[in-house]
Amino acid sequence: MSRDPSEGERRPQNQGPKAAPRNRAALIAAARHVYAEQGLGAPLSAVARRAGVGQGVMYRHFPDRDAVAAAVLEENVRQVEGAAAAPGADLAGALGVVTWHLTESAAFINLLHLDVAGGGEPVHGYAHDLSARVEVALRRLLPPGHRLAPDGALMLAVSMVSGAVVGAARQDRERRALAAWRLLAVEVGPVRPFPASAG
Amino acid sequence: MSRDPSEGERRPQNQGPKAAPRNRAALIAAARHVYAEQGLGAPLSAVARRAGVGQGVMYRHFPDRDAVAAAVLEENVRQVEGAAAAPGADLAGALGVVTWHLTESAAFINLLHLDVAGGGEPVHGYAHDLSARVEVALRRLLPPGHRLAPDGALMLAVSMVSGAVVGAARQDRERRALAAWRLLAVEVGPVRPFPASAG
Amino acid sequence: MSRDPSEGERRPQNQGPKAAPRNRAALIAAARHVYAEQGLGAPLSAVARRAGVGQGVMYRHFPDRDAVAAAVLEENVRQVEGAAAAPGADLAGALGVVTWHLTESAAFINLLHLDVAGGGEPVHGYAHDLSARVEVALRRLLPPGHRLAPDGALMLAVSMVSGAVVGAARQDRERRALAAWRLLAVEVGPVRPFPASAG
Amino acid sequence: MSRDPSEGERRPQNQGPKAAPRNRAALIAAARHVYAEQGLGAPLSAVARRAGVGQGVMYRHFPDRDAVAAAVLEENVRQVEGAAAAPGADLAGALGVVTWHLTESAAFINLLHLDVAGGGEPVHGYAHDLSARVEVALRRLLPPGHRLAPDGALMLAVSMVSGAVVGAARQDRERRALAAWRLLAVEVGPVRPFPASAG
DNA sequence: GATGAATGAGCATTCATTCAT
DNA sequence: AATGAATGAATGCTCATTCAT
Repeated sequence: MSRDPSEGERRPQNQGPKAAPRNRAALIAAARHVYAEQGLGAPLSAVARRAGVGQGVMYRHFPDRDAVAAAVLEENVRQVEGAAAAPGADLAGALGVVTWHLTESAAFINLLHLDVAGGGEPVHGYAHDLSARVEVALRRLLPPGHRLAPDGALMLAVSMVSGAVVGAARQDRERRALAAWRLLAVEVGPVRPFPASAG
Repeated sequence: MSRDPSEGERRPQNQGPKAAPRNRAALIAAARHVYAEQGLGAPLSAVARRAGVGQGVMYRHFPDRDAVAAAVLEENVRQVEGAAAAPGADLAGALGVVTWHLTESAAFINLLHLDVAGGGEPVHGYAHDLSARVEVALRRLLPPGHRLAPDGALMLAVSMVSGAVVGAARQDRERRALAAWRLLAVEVGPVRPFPASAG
Repeated sequence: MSRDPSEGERRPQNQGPKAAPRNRAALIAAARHVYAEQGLGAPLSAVARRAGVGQGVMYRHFPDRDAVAAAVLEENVRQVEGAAAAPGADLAGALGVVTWHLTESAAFINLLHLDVAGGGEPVHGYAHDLSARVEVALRRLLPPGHRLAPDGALMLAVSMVSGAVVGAARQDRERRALAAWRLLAVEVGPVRPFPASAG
Repeated sequence: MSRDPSEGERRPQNQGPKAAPRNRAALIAAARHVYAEQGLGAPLSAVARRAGVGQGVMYRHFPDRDAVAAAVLEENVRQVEGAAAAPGADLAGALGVVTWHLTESAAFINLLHLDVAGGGEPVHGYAHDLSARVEVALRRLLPPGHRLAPDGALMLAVSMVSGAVVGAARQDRERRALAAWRLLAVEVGPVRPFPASAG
């Protein structure tokens, strides 16, 4: 009788079990974008909407909002691990990948903060592990006697660079990150994701 | 039409206008604590509660969220300015005061971030000014040829140290901050407020 | 980071999506009642409470205050259109339906006011359209040379009758409305909703 | 230490008892303006501010928000009484004054509504009396056999004209009011306050 | 008598999470 | 397994009213 939004609407196809992994990936990608745009405080509904799924699906894949954040970070960490394990990898190159993540996503910055700092409320129990994984991955590439060889120096430096970058406008971040590494007298390779975009 | 506060209610003491400055101070102190514990996203009601005043009082003193944060930061900045202007001040000493604020208050860290980074949404228009004030105060003490003399290096370093500290547990902060300055090869004096607590 | 709904709480039945149309209707009905009793300024929470739904549901169905009001008016307008389009309809009969709405709901009166008067802030953009719809519906039934045929006279008269009725006690409204039409020398049919209640 | 609004501020002169009547008048004038601009829902603080007095003064003169509204209406009613009692007064002239008030102030319209309609919640007990006073004043001028002579017709007509005007944009009100009187076949004199502004 | 700060209830709105379908 | 409606607690903010000075 009155404008009824449900009238004549048609539910999207239920694509069955096959869609599950695709949905999970879509959710993570969506979260990355949304976090980058609105910060970690963004409504989960925005993530679900951008992923093109119902909110229920999100809760099927991630028990709560922190799990979503952790999943995003997990992917970032994998890239760092991948970069560090790649044939011919060296510290500068891996730090370039780390730096790319720092500059690319405000969310990553914050997550790494929570993390790297080793304090605060761990993000869903993952945080510490993730930080440790980054450290392990990078340490493998540390030449003996490197500036960052002393205990704790490596991750401390990463957190410092992230400090140089948080809150900065998107377009300033890479410049600031590089300036920060320079101030630390640490050499960094090209700032890019892993696997590096072709070229 | 009129609201009807039910009978028998007893209002807490209204201490009259005399209490206004006390309330304002209490609000800032409360904000400092609450921000330190819960971060800048903390509910304003928590601040009002801790200050022991009604929410209305808070809104009388500060028009919005950001004004509260700005008031907290303002105080911090004054300390830095004071330390830098004190007779016999030197850069190391002033950086010690800056560092004290970084370790003492999560709020200061975040605010300075917003600020120093020069991006994001300025906190109520104050942020930039405050950051500039810190920079001006410190620069005055920079010996020529100092490591941090190059343009932008000073505040970049501060933001890096703050990055080393955000998210860390309270008791780790000072240690981490000092390690960060060391990694930057910058000398820092005693970490303390200004005026320094006796001793 | 996650909110922590304390244990042991028991949610009322969630009746699932099936309830959506029912809820929407309940909200409109509740709004009609509440507006009639308390005027358009009534708290939305009162509407939600009377409809027996959470406030969130209301915001799902109606983005803001005005949308609620518009939905109520929309229904009224449909009735007028229906009455005017019914076989054998004449102006007096349609005005009877209009009058019924004026006497029945303080909300309708106010909304139509906002509307008919052509000024103020249109209610969510709907107001003007709705008013125009009423006018179009009624004008179709205007015999040539009718008292209300001159431009603007029709809706002006409606707004005048509504003026005779606003603020009056429920039980006086019909009498006052009829007296008003008489003063305007306009014939009005039985005051009743459309479709007319049997008999 | 921090920006303290109370620092260095100076209380306005306390002008003693002499100021009381002036304050009362200023409050009523302020209320008239504020209500005209923002409607009856306007914050009392806005009225006090515009009157240039503290809120306490307002509460000294008027026990609550309704009393303020009543005071405004009271003044309007006095004007109508004055116009009706003036030498050489006639109905058309007095209705012109009534109409002026209807068009001049949205607040008056609403107040008269509450009033004239004889229902709703009387405004602070005044409403009914005020409406009656208007009626008494005008009835005195009714020539026998006038269109509005029948019982109740007079105030009904006034409320109808007010209905024609509520919600209309300021600049349309006079036109609409005159159109309404014309539709009622009632003659109205110049639309102006009483005492008429010179000329 | 005047001032304006303090109080806190009240309302709009948002969003994490659950759950019927 | 997916959908998206429902729930309601939480939070920001406003404003009537009181009251110390």
